[in-house]
Amino acid sequence: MREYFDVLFAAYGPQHWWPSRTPFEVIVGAILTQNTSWTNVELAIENLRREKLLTPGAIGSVSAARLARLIRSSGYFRQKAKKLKAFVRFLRAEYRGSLAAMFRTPTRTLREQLLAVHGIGPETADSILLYAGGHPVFVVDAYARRILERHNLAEPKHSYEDLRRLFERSLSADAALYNEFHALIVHTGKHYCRAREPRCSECALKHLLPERSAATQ
DNA sequence: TGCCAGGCCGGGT
DNA sequence: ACCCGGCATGGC
Repeated sequence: MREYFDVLFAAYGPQHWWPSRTPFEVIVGAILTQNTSWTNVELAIENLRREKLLTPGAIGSVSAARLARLIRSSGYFRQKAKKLKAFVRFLRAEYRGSLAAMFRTPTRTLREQLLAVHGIGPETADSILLYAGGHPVFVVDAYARRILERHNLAEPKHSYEDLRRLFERSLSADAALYNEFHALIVHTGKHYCRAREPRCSECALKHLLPERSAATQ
């Protein structure tokens, strides 16, 4: 697994993720980008910035209707307005609105708490933990799954947790490493692994990451 | 023009 | 424990 990272890093270098300015902005982006391209999210974030809504307090106070209108470009906008409000409600109730206090919570505990918030599933929880909080949690996404399956390191039956354990078992618990690796996976997935091409022999990554024949861990 | 994007929820088996 | 329909916009 580590060799995959080394190959990708040597080829593409540091990715400078996550593309946001504050931990709260990372969290907003993590929710808005669910099943949505980042370009659609950027417009929504800019609207929130312009309206001075990129703080937990402001999201808590604004009406759901106005919030939904401002994030319209990110898709599922009514759902996502509810989700943003659910998160800041959780933050206020459990941590008096303090992200610093929230991120002081042990990783396992905080992960469970985040998963209990409406609109926060495994990938969003892990993105928040890693990219906003610096906790060493590997973020598994559709690209990571696709790449693992193409290289016979995973199968469709494997769950999100299976894949996360695979990465975390194979790598040292290092937030900077997880950060960079996930970013490289998204970068290469976006540019080189198209959904309609089921085998890696069809994708430009074959020169960097040849397909493997046997399923191993 | 249709397909896709850095998922998740709720209800059903 | 899975499986599925719904959620919605903008880019290629």
